[in-house]
Amino acid sequence: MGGAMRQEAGAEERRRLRAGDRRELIARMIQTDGTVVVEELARSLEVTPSTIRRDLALLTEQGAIARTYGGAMSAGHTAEPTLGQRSGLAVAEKDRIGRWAAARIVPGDTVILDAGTTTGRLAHHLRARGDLTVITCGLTALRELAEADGVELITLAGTLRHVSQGFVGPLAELTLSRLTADKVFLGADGLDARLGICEASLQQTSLKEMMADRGKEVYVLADSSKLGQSPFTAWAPLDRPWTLVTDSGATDDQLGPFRALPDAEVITV
Amino acid sequence: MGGAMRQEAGAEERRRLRAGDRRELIARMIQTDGTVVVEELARSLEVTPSTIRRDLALLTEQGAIARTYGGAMSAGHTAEPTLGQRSGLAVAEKDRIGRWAAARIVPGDTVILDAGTTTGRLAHHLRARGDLTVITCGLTALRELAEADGVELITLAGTLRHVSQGFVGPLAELTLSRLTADKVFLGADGLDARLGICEASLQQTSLKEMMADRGKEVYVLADSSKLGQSPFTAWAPLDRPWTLVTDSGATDDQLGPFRALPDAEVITV
DNA sequence: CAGTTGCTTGCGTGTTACGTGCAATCGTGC
DNA sequence: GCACGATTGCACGTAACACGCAAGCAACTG
Repeated sequence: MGGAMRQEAGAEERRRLRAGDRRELIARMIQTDGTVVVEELARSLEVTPSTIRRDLALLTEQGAIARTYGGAMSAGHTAEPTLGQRSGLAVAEKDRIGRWAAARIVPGDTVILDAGTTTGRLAHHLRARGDLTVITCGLTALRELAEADGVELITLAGTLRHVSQGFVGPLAELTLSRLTADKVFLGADGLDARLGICEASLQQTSLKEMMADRGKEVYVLADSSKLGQSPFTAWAPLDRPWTLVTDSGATDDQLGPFRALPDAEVITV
Repeated sequence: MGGAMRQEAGAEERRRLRAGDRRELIARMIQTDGTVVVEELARSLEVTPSTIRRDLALLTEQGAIARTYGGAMSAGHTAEPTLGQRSGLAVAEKDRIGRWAAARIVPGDTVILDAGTTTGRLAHHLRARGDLTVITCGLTALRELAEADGVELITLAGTLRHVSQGFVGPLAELTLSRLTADKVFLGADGLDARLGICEASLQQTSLKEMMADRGKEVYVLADSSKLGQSPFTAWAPLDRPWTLVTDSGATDDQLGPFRALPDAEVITV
């Protein structure tokens, strides 16, 4: 140990923090930055990696953080059932659908993204893009693109529906009435070939209807668990030609009614 | 490979999943359980740890999960250094200011929150409140209150300024023209007793001016580093009575000009 | 003020997890 | 039936980790 603990007593030695303060600082850094690296902490706090590891082990035990290989990260929202579970239901499918939709979007496009987790995945795949204008009423998409400097991001106004993390209401429709787009990507809580998109409230269906009306091309992104479902009683009819994008887990029984529609194209990914 | 890949051809061999399905299953398990362990996954899915690691690496790349030492966990919202670092400049002061402002807000109030980190802290302290309507053009405040079921949250429309994480432009002003509030809380990049609030663009000052006009009481939240500063050339004058809320680190030199104003009240916390 | 106790730290050692290249195998399309 | 891409198990080298040990530091005690 430490003969070398205080390795330099020279003039420029910075006062070293005590253990408790250091740990608190580490915890705060993790909360702020999201992730930290052992080696960097060791250098900036002027202690050995061993000590940092001990600190991190302690903080992990307290539940404040989570270890990663070579560092640590925020553990804050480990279990967040509200949105987490819901979005966790078909992550892989939603991601594939989102990726396909992102490939459809070309430079110069202006697109409208509905609220929802699937459109959120779509937004995720647009982060690195440029020369693109995105209009959205969804907080998930907003989060994904908040730091995407290359994307011009326009949000609709409105009241936030906490459960769906989207803006709805008269203000949303007011602002939408000032905009149009090349392509519109809608989500759905349920989808029926005859009735259209099913949602929990008329506010949502009303907005979806208007969004569909404001774009040249309409895409409905819905994983196969949504097809043929009508969990609620509010509907947004699909009058104009549209494209259904779903995952390959959809059965022929599910897809049949949609394939029979004259105005709808069906894509499975 | 593996001569042993199919290690037991016996009767009780369970059909093994294909790669895509297995990864989806892993993603779902992580979303559901929060965390998983490599070794356990390898056993239950009957593949080697190597394969699990490869799967996890893939899912990590997609952003769906985050690796930990020996396993993986839900990714949630991690790694946002851009804003995180910036907001780290005077966290304690901003937080005190935000807390004071939150205490000023009473049940039944409708308040307007400007974009910025300080108003973000204010929003943070409103999360547990109820019987409250918040109107905001700031993504930070929006994030804080997205899960706050007790708060009615209305967002202004507009184009996102990525650097300030706020919405500005004609759509923001259009929607604001349909709303009024009891109290308005503004942030500032710089503040001058004579000239008012200093910002990087006229879009921002124009919106601030309008926000100030739409509320009965106007508060300007600015930590002491902002007082007397004019980092940019666009200004929003403060014509009506207003309250400056800053931190106790402000010097008398800084506060003097504001105390001399007939229409302004000065609070230090 | 000296002695003691408890905590913290740096270092060394063995362990564990990680990532990658390679060859065998499976699935798929022609 | 055959060829090609995707996937997997294994082996190996590397990096990070956990733990024990002894030395310093701080605070408390008599």
